[in-house]
Amino acid sequence: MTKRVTIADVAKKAGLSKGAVSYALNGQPGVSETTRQRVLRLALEMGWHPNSAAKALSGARAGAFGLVLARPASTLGIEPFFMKLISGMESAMASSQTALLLQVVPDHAAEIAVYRRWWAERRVDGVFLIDLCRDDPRVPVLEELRLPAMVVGGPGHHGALPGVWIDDTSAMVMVMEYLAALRHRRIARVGGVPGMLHTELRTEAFDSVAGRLGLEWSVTISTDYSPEQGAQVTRRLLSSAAPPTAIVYDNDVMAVAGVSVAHEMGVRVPADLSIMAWDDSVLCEITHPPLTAVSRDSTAYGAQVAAKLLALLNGEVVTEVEETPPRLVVRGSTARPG
Amino acid sequence: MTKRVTIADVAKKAGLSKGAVSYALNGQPGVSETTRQRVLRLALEMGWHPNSAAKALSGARAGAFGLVLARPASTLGIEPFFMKLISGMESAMASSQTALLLQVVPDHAAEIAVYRRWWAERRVDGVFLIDLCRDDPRVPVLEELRLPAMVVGGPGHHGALPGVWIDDTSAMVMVMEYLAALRHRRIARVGGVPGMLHTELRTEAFDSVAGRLGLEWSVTISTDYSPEQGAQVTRRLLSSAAPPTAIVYDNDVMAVAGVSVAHEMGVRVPADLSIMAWDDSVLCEITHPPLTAVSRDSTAYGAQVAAKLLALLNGEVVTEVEETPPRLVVRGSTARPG
DNA sequence: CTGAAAGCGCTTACAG
DNA sequence: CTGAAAGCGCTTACAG
Repeated sequence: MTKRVTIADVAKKAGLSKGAVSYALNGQPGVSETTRQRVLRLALEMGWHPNSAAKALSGARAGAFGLVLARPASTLGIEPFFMKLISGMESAMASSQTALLLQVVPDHAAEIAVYRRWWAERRVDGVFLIDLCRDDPRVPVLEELRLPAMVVGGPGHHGALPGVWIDDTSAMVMVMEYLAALRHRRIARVGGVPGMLHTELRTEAFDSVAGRLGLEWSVTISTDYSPEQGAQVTRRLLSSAAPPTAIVYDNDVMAVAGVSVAHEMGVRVPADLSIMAWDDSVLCEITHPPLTAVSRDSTAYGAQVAAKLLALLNGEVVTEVEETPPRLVVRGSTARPG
Repeated sequence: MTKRVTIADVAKKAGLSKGAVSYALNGQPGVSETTRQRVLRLALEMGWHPNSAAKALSGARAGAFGLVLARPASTLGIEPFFMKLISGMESAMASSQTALLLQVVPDHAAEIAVYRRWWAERRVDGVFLIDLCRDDPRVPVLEELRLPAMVVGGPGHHGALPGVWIDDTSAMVMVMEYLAALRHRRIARVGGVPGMLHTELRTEAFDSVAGRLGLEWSVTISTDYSPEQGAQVTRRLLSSAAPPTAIVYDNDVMAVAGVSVAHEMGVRVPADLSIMAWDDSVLCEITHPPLTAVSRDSTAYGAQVAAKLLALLNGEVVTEVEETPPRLVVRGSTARPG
């Protein structure tokens, strides 16, 4: 195989020292503009690429961010949110040659272990923290390790770590006011994992708006986000003596499962039951009827989070950033109750 | 922050040279068993972790495998297959402290560029090649680079690269014989992206079995795997003068879309139309009726592929490996035509 | 079985 | 503006 081209090779060919070449390549002061151009051209010609290990070892960055997903693989794969978030992150990381390390783990304890190892091995320059919980045990660990981190979530509850959040509270207000305007008076919510901050924020908003609007009846039932539980809860709700006329689901796959259950039970959507999904995706478009959904731009969210982590590493002060608020996409699954 | 513990610190405390400590830590000969135990205990106590950059720079491995996904993020996120595959890969990589680098790109050209860069930077020790195509342009590049790679696919068409494959041909035979036994004589197939090897193998098997069984009519229509196209093709098929009595879909999301279209058009499943999904997932279980599917263990598949790549790096000879064949999971979406 | 030393390919003060 | 040198934290021949 052709030998790898190192900085020494470039320096030799250029008639310069390795140091000078390094300065030229990294846009550092210390070389004249003409020299820099010459070196850059030469490096390109010779097919030089920085050895990431050497770069990392000599004090520069590892050139990688880490993302740990602590959910069962079966659930992860099915939620379009994650891949969109990831591809958004990568689009923002590309310009700075930063790679993404991905790890799927069963729980928070394993996740924390991964952070410790990654940081001890200097595998990553920073990490993204996802699915923020109240009293999240991961936050103090990251703070103590001083591992640069950006929290995907909030507001608040992430200690001194910076975070990017989407306003779930006002999105829920929007959802409820929309359903109330359609004259729904009995609304159920099939919620996500209790303890997760966005779940709790939505629950609080749901309850408080339900009270303010003077609904006849409202309830939140928690799930693990899986379509199985979504289906099961829907079945229970629709079997009750006085079923809801509208159900709000905390993700898209549970909403799709809800539609199936309605079909199965002979409940017409939206004539007998309005269904709303949280997080829009093609899944919402392929069901019959297509689902009204709370839509957020997950790719842009990912890009924003990654950009902020890069900014943090560049010494900028980043605390808490609010993403653009979600929109309501009205499709065929919601209507005035019959 | 507390200073990082290096091998020199451990050596000093142990009263040994750095070399001796390195031998002890890596299970190399050159130290007595008692010394090795003492060093290991000390390293653990002191919280020593190998610096991945230093390790990689001194000739050892980068400690990472790369996976590039060249599909639109919108499609990726929705197919449970990928996350299962990824989590399977990681489970096999965990024991050897190997991380997974993930990159999402728009096309093969970008994917090839990523391989070149990763290898030039020595970011990875090897890569997984996914979605193998006929005359795949990525194969000769990886061969030329001598970048260790395991192909997720086959049989054949991956040059000198080793691959792990699942027998799609006999799975298709199984599917067709099952449908024929139910007395289906008009079978359509909503296929994946043409050019992808598994798509083509399935198409060939579909055509040849259709001929052998003497079906009245059969057809394959290609798609991009998206639910939109799955829905669109289904609509067209069901609108024809003599519609099929059974449709086989090349993935799960298109099959789910197909069920929605059937509902929408008043076509009863399975009374009027049998539907089969390829790749089983919770998606298949949540529709009404639940979908009969070709099921393969994607997590085990990923684990197998990763284990083989590790074996390859350890100098073992790996050529072509066949995974356990897929099973047919019969649920409510298939029946004898009315 | 153990120690001293060179080297991996970069970056970065430090002199000139 | 440029050169020579040390150092990052490991691994691995090479002597003893």
